[in-house]
Amino acid sequence: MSLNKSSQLNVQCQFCKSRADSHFADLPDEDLSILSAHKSCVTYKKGQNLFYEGTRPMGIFCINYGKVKVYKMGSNGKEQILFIAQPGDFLGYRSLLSEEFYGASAAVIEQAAICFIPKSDFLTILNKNPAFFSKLMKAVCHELGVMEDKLAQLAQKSVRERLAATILMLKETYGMEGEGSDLIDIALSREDLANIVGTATETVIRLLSEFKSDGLIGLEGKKIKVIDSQKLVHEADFYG
Amino acid sequence: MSLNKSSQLNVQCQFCKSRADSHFADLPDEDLSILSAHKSCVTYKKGQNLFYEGTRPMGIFCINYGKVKVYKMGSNGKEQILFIAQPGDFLGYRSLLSEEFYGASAAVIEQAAICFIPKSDFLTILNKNPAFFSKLMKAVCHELGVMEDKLAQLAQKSVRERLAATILMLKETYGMEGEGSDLIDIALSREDLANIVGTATETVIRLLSEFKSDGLIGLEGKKIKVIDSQKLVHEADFYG
DNA sequence: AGAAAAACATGATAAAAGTCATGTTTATCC
DNA sequence: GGATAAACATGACTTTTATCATGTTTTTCT
Repeated sequence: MSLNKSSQLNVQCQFCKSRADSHFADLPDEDLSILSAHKSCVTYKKGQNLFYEGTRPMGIFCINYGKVKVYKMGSNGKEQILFIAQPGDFLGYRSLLSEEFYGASAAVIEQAAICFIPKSDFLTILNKNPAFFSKLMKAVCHELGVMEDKLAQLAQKSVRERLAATILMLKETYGMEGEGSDLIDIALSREDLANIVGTATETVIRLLSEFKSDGLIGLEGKKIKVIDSQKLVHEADFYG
Repeated sequence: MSLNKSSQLNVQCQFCKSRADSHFADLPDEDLSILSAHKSCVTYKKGQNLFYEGTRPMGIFCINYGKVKVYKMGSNGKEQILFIAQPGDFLGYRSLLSEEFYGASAAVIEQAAICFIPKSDFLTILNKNPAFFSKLMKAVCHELGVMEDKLAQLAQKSVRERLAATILMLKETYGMEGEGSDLIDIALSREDLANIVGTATETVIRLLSEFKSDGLIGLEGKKIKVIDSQKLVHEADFYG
């Protein structure tokens, strides 16, 4: 009886586990059913793209589970990761609201289930529900502050400092894998990590090894564990 | 009869010349008079600060004339300029709406007249006028896109490319001084320019000299003129 | 106007980080 | 399950950019 075609699931928004962590958290059932009406929910494998920079947004993506990197491609072929979305996060609403083409691309980095809600339904809720609109405004303003911070960090800190700060951020943002594990719950390739920090892959590899042999972190494949949080904070603040 | 105390002017928003370039452009008179009711308009000299990072926003600043840099201070004492506001621009509304402390500081770089509108009046208009709210939302979303772009540029381009791109941006954004002049209408110290580009002052000085002797730009004190736009674009795109 | 301070400029040097080359391990795919 | 590709790792070398030192020019202030 097991169908292999598991790519369509279509969980109703009302019953979505990730909704509690999202901007949809306290939307009334009425609004939720409008959002659910024409949505499609699809599972993506690692490496698949949700959308590409320069294309027209047609709706928003809502992550049920999994992780997605949002990145910009440089003329040199290197990508800069702007942020990594996790369950409950929305993608693409920024471009939708500014009525521009996507300014970045999005690709799955850990197997994901993602709902797509068409533009019109999303805008309907936005117009219908001023509290939701305000909430979203607040979120965008916050995001802008976060982005400004990243910009300043990138300009002012060394690669070493930024890598230390990034590891601490990852721990903060993605927490630990289940019980008893102290590994940060995200599997990033060294290349992706380099593209978050804004440096070369080799440099990240070298610094990770250093941090490891200095007893700041532990490495298990792609997963990192923070051993000496104190020292890591110190590395992130000034330069060693 | 001439009072030296020219620092208070209090132009009514209705009659403000810069309003046409601002988000207040098509606000009804009714709303404008609410905004004007408790505002104060002050002239600032170069170097004065409007607000500091980490303090609580009490309202918004609206630039009548002059230029203001918005910057973040790094732990190393270096500042990173996030953007330079010009007449018609608002400052501080981002933090106001996300209900956070200021994430950056603002200082006048060219003598300015700036109105301050208290938080409550601004929020009144925001609640009263959904079209204005939407317009602002759109603007913030656009700003976020711009900031993401800056981040990627900073991460992916060389200092040389970024300086070339910055000069072109300045020309685009601030235009030329009055008639017959081809100088870009902004007087930035080499240090400020370095803090926009995200590099050391000496490096900017050296690169400007190079660009000059290569016939890409002309320099007259703090002002820059673009001589060979074509080549400058080329410098900005890849690396020479 | 003249002193003091700030901004500009240039050279010499050092440090940080990128690139290239090559080998090893780990994942992925018929 | 074994071939193929991708990711990881490390060394050698180069380039870029920052830092330090010092001198000159321009502003600013009284």
